[in-house]
Amino acid sequence: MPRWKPDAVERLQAAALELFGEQGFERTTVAEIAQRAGLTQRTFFNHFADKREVLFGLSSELQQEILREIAAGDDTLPPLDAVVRALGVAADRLFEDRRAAVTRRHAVLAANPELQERELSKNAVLTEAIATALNARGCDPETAFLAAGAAMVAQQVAFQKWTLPDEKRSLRDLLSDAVNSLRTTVSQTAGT
Amino acid sequence: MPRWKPDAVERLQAAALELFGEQGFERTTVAEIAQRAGLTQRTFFNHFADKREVLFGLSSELQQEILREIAAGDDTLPPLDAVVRALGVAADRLFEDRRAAVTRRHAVLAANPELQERELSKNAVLTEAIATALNARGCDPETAFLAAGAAMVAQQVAFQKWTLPDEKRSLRDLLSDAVNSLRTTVSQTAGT
DNA sequence: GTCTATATGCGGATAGAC
DNA sequence: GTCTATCCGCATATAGAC
Repeated sequence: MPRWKPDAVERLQAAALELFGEQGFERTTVAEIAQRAGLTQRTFFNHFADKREVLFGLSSELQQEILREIAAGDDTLPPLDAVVRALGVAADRLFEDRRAAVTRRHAVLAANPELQERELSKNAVLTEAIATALNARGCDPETAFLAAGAAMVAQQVAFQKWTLPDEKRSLRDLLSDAVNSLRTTVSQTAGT
Repeated sequence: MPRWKPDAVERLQAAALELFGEQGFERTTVAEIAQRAGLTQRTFFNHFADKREVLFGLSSELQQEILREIAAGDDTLPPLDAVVRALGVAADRLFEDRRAAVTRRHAVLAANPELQERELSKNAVLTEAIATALNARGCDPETAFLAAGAAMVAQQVAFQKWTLPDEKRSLRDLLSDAVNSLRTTVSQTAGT
């Protein structure tokens, strides 16, 4: 018999998402979240550096997954393809079966500038990390950053569509479409 | 004879940049900045919403300039070219003759996560604004966002180089190079 | 000045692992 | 029996609202 119920972190994340959805981020206290999860405020701060961080657990997993997939991928893939493949694998593993929760999280973020700032920071860090991973595969730093940034822009477009109510396609497919659109758009030039 | 010296905003910005460079952002108070500019703390907060904002005056001008140039540009230019042309014009008008000040500002930002967050927010807003401006020229929203995001990634690469000590080329030229690199990188695909 | 909420430091308790 | 991971309790610094 364990002294405590397992999965404290997961329970806190679920409770927070529920309460933020019901009452909004600002109007929800850490004490409430902990109570709903059957834990104390102190335990919340043992697991999360601050109140916002409870919404970004998936981001860390996503980053790890992406970096692993880039490192494990075919070395001969061009940089953008390498990133897009990794993003697709990560999306399949971490997002596809959690559409409801991810969409609710997205709605909470959309309603709160503080949380959007945190999201921007995480994305900037992720972009840099992807660039570093590409660089480790032999890509020069500038190309690596351009490929990472381009992939993240496509990912944003795909993710935005994926969270629309009636969207049925997988994030991977939407990302593939977005990358194709990006390739078309970037290729158009007055010079020709 | 004016009652006060002119250019209060400019003097505050210059004083802030000096002090942040000498002592760091955190260790500089608004009162010090105001004093060095020959003004009071009250005047500082009349012009800037908070301490960070004193470093982002140029960002607002830049955004206005870019949006104006996109709106005024040749309607037949492809979206990415339209943005890049506007960024180039804005860079020439606002950055080229202030390399020293802009570089010092960049160093201050690099040393402070709080300021980097603000910068990320400003860039996100700018990207959205550029997309909206493209959309107003008849570009569909998805293409507009992809072009805006791609241009901003190239701009980041160019700006980073432009602030290196021995870099002599203009930001416009560096941006042009970065966009060419981006086009090359994004075009590479395993599918061919 | 009080109240609320966020956030941190430090110590203590216990189930399970070794 | 000791060690470690996990969680709790208490005190407190800080900041904003009222």
